[in-house]
Amino acid sequence: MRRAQVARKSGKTSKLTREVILAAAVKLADEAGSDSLSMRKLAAALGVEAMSLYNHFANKDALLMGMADWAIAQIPLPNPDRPWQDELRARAHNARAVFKRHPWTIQLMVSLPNTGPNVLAYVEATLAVMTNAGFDLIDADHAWNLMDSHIYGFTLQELNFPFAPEDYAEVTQAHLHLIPAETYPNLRAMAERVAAREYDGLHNFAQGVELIIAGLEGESGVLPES
Amino acid sequence: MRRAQVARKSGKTSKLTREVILAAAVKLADEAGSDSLSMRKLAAALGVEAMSLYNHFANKDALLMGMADWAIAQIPLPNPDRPWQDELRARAHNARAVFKRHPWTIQLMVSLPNTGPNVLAYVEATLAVMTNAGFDLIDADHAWNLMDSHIYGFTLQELNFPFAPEDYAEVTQAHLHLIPAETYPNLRAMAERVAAREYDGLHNFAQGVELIIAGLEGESGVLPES
DNA sequence: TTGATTTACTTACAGTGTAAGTTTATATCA
DNA sequence: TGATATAAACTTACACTGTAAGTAAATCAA
Repeated sequence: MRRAQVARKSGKTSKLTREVILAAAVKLADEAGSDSLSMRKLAAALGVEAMSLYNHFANKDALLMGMADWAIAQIPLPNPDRPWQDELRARAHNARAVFKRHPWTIQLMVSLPNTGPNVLAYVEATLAVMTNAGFDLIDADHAWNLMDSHIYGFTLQELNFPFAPEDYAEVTQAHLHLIPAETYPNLRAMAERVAAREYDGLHNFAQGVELIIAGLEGESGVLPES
Repeated sequence: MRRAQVARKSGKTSKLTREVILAAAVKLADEAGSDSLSMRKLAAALGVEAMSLYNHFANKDALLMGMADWAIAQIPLPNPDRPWQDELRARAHNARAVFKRHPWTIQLMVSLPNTGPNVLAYVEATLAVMTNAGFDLIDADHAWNLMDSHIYGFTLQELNFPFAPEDYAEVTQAHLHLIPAETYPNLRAMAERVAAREYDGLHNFAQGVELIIAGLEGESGVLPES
């Protein structure tokens, strides 16, 4: 009895490869959160035993790195032949969109060293945009790191925000009593405006993007010491 | 036989309180990494059983939130009576210093909703700096979020960098062959400059801080849509 | 002193990553 | 074709995790 390219247990006919495993892992992490992604659950979703995954990934960290690299590949590469301002702006918004679609990505990017092919291609394309525009290589390196800091930092905070935007006013109203005006006058004033629906409490990603682009435009090459 | 305020098992005489537990948890996380902080190890370090900790913290997440709040308390509060530029700058550098001393902090801050007293005081003081300087409350909210995005994003990447700065040139030299100039011309050029010790590869935290402050100075109140 | 409450301990359970070893399926060569 | 080597899936087992549930000891309140 020979079943070609088949998991032994189930009747599934899909061949178990890095790509198939990664796709299933991404799906599981998107649905249930990356915290609840275990080798056993992932294997079960593939109709396979946990240890079979270790034929394709050295360990769980390698699998997670593969997921991060997969996610980075979802971000359109910037085009080095177009104006750097537009490309940097588009890159920021595209990256944020992907990170919100796959909320586990940033945590993985900043907790495991990642030198996957897609990450390298992404950095290379960004550097190319900047050097093509006349930036010195090192200025270009600082520039993309600056923008990435904003993208990562902003989106991480955004993803961690514990309420849905539409519930925020209501929740704030209910917890106003925890923010006494004597101790927290500014926080209190802001909470009241949120509760009154005069302020949605959402922060402004684009503001930071534009501020950084403008700052890089005005850059003279003389930077303060780190 | 009565021993006042004592762990039953060991001869330790220190009373088990939230503060004592947090201090031990911080110490363990600093030494061994927050990944390897388990309730059993923490309890053992305190000469106590794991389940005893649950009399002081509802669960592990509550303990981790307590640690994050403790860390935030290590950052000096900005002074609302001094120029906002200086205070925002100092806050950024002080925060980064604390996050580097306790590298688990940012991960906790952006993975658990945190409304501990020290976090609230920290935000309140920052808002006060900005509103005292004449910023609208909502502009102030956007401003500190912007700076925090930079602090978090930059420092997370910095902490994740897998090599010690003094080893970077050597390591890059050894891995140059993995960065072919045909595929990655810019990355290759940069790697060569790092390997030749013409560039230390360190990114520039202060550049971003100054860029954001300058951007906020020039802000006219009209922001692009998020 | 008695009773109530707090705090520490013990046991147990379901779940984790993965080392080690075994079995089965596929690919290669005679 | 059949023999053999390699690759991939499976089984078992281990040390560890957070924590629910129940018990015992210490402290506080009357």
